[in-house]
Amino acid sequence: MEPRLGEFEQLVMLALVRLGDDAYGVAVQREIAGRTGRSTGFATVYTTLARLEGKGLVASRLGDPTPERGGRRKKYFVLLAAGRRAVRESLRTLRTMTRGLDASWGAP
Amino acid sequence: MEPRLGEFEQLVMLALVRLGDDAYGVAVQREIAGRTGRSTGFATVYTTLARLEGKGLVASRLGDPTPERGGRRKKYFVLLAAGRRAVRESLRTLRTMTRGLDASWGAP
DNA sequence: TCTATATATTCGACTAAGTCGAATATATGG
DNA sequence: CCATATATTCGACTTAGTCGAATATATAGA
Repeated sequence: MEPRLGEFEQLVMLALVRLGDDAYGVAVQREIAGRTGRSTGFATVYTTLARLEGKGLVASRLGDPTPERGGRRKKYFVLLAAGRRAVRESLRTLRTMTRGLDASWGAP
Repeated sequence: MEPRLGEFEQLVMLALVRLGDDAYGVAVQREIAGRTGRSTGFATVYTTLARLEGKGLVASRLGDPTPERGGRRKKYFVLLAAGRRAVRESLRTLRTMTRGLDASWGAP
């Protein structure tokens, strides 16, 4: 059984899915903030990413320097198979709990 | 802004919505376990319910004894307005993060 | 070549949420 | 009144959420 994803972990995982090849810390924070309006500190995202990696749900690699005016190298993240399963499982659980609810609930 | 719901808090809140007038601790546990296959101890549900009440998202009342062979009185829970908003907000957030994803993700 | 500055990640620390074994409470039937 | 079914509470610990401040590292230009 895959480990369960916490509430924010789910959002981070979904951001990784959406961002694909351009998924690194700052971009994840922007994706979540921009889309949902929920703006966390960057450190929150990095802490979560580190824990997800520790659980074997995602993997990271260091990117090359880019020629866009300075800055540290980016650390890119991708979902591993176990991570994909965990995301699907989370969504499935939510779906079974919201299925059939009155439309006013805006079931996802 | 409503308080954010944790992952399990969301499930408990949705169980309350589904159960309506018959929402008490044991029933909530059964609803979640039966529907999602996730079986937690009863204490997990009660702890969560107590915290949700502390945050003003749900309210409780003690039921009358029922004539079904013994047992302590049930404690019924209902969502308050703030609780309904919190649930909608959680679902909305999830929806914005899953919207448009490939169908294989089974977006909720 | 240094240094100001932009970009990005890590550290340390604390609060909130998830989890459950065991104890406790309270109805009812016999 | 007590054995038993049903239901909730206690105490304790682990995991997830959160962020201010520190640190690292590219590049452009003096």
